Amino acid sequence: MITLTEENYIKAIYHLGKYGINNVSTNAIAKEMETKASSVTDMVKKLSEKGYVDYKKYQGVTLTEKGKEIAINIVRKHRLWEVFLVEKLNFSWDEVHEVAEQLEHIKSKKLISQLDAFLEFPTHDPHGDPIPDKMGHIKKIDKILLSEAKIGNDCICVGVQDSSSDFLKYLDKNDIALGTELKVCHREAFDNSITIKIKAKELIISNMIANNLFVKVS
Amino acid sequence: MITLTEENYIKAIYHLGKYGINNVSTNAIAKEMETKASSVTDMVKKLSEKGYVDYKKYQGVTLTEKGKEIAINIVRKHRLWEVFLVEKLNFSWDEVHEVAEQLEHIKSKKLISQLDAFLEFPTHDPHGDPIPDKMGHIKKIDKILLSEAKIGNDCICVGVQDSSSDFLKYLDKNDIALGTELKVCHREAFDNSITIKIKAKELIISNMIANNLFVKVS
DNA sequence: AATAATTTTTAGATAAGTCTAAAAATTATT
DNA sequence: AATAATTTTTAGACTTATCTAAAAATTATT
Ligand SMILES: [Mn+2]
Ligand SMILES: [Mn+2]
Ligand SMILES: [Mn+2]
Ligand SMILES: [Mn+2]
Repeated sequence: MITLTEENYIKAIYHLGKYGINNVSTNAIAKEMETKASSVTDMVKKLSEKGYVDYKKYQGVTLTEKGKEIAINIVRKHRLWEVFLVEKLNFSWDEVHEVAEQLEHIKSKKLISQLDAFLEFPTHDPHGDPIPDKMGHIKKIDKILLSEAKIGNDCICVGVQDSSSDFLKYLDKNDIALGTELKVCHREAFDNSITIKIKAKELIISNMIANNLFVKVS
Repeated sequence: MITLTEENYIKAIYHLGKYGINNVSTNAIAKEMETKASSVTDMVKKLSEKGYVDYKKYQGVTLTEKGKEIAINIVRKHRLWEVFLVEKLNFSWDEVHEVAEQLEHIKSKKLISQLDAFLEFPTHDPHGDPIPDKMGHIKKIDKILLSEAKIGNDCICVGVQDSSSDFLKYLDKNDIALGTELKVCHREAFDNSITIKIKAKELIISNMIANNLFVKVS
């Protein structure tokens, strides 16, 4: 049996290891889990004994196949529940994460496969993140950060990098949602802020905003 | 903050205390929670310190108003989730309890109020048990056990006493569901088995079955 | 009313997950 | 290459929830 705490560690290691080729460090896990490095060392030993991670002292960890499978399943559940909350229960996209953090630990294969069907097999969650299928396959779409788009590009919003409530509310306030079409008009050399046009309206957004919004160039 | 374990103890005490006027005994809780009496004593002390139960050594416990409120809220969540599983995710009534045992601990007021609305404010769960409303009010309906019905009574099934999988599957097999109409035809003096008529078909059921099926005489 | 049976509580131990403080190893800087 | 800074691990302690075994209180039986 896997505990809730173990699941959360495995998920954290998965998210931290997704990019870089390097092992995930103790401190990185500690930061992500909001706990102390010493606690992480203890847990990492346990996860290693249970075969969820490969671990060599002082060298950080990587998920084993078994560990990765568990992580992906948790991510799948998390994102399906987020879709449910938005599509069926009228949550807004900045309210779902906290609840999904709890729901992702519910153990029932039937529950998830039926939920998936009920939601008509969604491929992405409310933040544009892909939902792994039953087999754990994740479909990658070619998205870029808005900050990397070129002047003149016509784009469509497909996801967010940061999904903090503050950022999502900012987007709501400025009528930016997934599916919104926009054009990149101008980049200010000094601060890398960019001017975008949404429908008829022009809007200036900081580099930090552009760095957290994924778009597809059309 | 209230832990998952505390919630389960409070719920157990609620269910055990629902009938009798007496305090709930340590052993009764131990049996219900599948744990040892000594563990119960420890927990009961903690619940008492936190103000969820009234406890005097060797005298058992009763829920305080605060404790009852928590218990009823858990029951409300449990039963709403059961409705969701049956109505929306095509679970059968013998499959929902285990999953609802997990879902009942998810903490989010909005989740439950929205779920309630999404399900169109159901008043009873798939086993005929009443769902407390947002204020904790429980509507009692006047149901009797089928074993208490009189010969000649026309009845409608409104609930089950036991909701074990074995019992529910027996009912499924014999086309007895909530809402099913039946007539009590005959009671055998020797073993108290009774003959009932469902639509055109006659069926003999044991006293034990009749003792676990709630009906309303129409 | 005394004794026996049962229930409940206490005492002490264990496992999971966390913490602080100190030691050890690794990495960066001179 | 030596020293300094940082990261990671270890050692020991604490909390929650559990257990077994023994003691204490209650309840039932003679
Ligand atoms: Mn999320
Ligand atoms: Mn998401
Ligand atoms: Mn149930
Ligand atoms: Mn039920």
